[in-house]
Amino acid sequence: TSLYNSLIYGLCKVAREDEALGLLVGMRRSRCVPDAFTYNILIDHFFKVKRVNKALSFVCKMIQDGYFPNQVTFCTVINGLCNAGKLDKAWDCFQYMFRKGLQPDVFTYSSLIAGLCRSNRVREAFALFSQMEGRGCVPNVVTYNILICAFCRTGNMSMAFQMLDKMGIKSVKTDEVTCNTIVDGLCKSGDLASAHLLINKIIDEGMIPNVIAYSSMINGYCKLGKMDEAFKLYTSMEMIGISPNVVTYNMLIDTLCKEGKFNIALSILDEMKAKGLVPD
RNA sequence: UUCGAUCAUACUCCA
Repeated sequence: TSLYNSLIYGLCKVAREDEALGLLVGMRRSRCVPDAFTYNILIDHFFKVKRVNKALSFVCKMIQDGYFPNQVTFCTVINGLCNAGKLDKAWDCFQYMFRKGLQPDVFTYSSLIAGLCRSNRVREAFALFSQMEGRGCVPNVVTYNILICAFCRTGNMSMAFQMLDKMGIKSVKTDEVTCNTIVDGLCKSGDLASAHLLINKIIDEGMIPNVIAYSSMINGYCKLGKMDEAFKLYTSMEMIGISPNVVTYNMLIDTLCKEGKFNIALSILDEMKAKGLVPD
């Protein structure tokens, strides 16, 4: 069964769904029966390809087959419903979990929090975050990143920093995403100075900011019309060995065009092509 | 050891 599960998983990932379903039938001939893993894989797959009803039908099949949905199943379903914009259904499902005596785990809470954030219900997301802590479920770096991102997006940098502080207090290690999210938030709010400080701090700590952090900054300068600063960053990132990517070039070229500096834009485009990057 | 969370975070398109 494990082997079949691996195969079904792989086939779903490469969009060879019919073959995956074929194996679902075929596995029985090898005296293997589908288990909860098998169903979870298929449920997730159908949600990912936006076939919500098909996904739910596999939940039914799973139950008929004698497997009650487990934590992963619930998480998969809740996440799928959120991504399909059916937030209320997801919430119902969440409540249902409790009634069935299943505790949602970090993954499930994070899914729902992310769903709320995406629908701009950041306030509720934060309430749920507090709720999970109250229930003894420990938020991880992903949970924090989701909320930090949401606070940044809504311009609430003070809450974003509050969450960041809280990570420190609870000794949840920040990751690249955390850093990039904060840098981008600062840039979007026009506080390039703080963003710079943050980047420098990272470098001082012996870490290397990645291309996304730099691109956020470059974008920030572009939006402020400070192309000289943008280009300074562009050259300095190359000096420390970070290669600009297509997105970085898009930012520069886009603003150059909007400023009517087409010749410079074209020369940058050539520079980009010379590096083997393909314009998109 | 076979399943789930940041449509993982950056650009463009009054999307």
